[in-house]
Amino acid sequence: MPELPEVETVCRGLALKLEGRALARVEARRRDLRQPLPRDFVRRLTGRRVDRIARRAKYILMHLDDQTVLIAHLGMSGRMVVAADPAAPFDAHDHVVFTTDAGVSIRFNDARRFGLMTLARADELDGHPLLVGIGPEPLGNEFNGRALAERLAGKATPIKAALLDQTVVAGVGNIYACEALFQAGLSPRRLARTVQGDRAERLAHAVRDVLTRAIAAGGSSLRDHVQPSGELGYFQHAWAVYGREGEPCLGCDCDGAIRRLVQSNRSTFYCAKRQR
DNA sequence: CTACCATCCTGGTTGC
DNA sequence: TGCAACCAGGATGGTA
Repeated sequence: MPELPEVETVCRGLALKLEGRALARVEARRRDLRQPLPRDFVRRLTGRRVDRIARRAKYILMHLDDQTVLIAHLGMSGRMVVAADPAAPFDAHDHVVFTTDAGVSIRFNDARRFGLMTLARADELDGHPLLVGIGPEPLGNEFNGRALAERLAGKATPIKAALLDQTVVAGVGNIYACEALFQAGLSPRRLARTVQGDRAERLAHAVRDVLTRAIAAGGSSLRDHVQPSGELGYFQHAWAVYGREGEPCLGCDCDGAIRRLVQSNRSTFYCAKRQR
């Protein structure tokens, strides 16, 4: 699934299809996602106009004309697929379908059902349980080395795990945590509390840079990840370490090989020579 | 607090 | 070719 760049890319694709359009038809084909769909999900959405698509961390926020907000998370395997032909047969994992007054169909497809959709009122968003406590947006003005250092201060956990903690910084997942640490030259095992000063500056810059580049590339795309436009992202071709165990370290002449280790039950890829 | 583990669920890949 | 083990982008809750 989708980390921040992929969710951002999906949001941009959704905005093109949905903003200003009414949801003429809403279908809930399967309600038992990570959390059950609200009982009145279909009724509250049908006929509403989509004002704006926004993103917070890895959440998609669909603002509707009656101040309702659809909060969606893609989990690990969730996709928003534009159905070229709304009458085409459904896939087994097409769980929710939105069809606009322009006749465009968006299918939320999620094989693993780790994704979720729920509804909130716009004035409740700030304190919403799913969003409260999430850290700064890494592409926002408030995120920099000093802000990152503050949130890492005193943490005895490895920096890799800290980057995956959504209260430290929003939207970073396993792939971009690996890539940012490589770019910053920091060992994934380094204790988070030691990432201060210049190291924090380097890491904050690397996080911002790698996410920005991934968005520019249209988001990374794993095997089954398709953007709303139907195109595949291609940032995976630019991964320096992720998924490259045993391959040579690129971008420097350290002649080392990329190694894999397991932290918090997740794979970490890194260059032991370059990252300290 | 922190580290560590399991859990939700399905499908693709790898190895015997 | 068959089948089992292992792995996967996330988030959360429990335990020590």
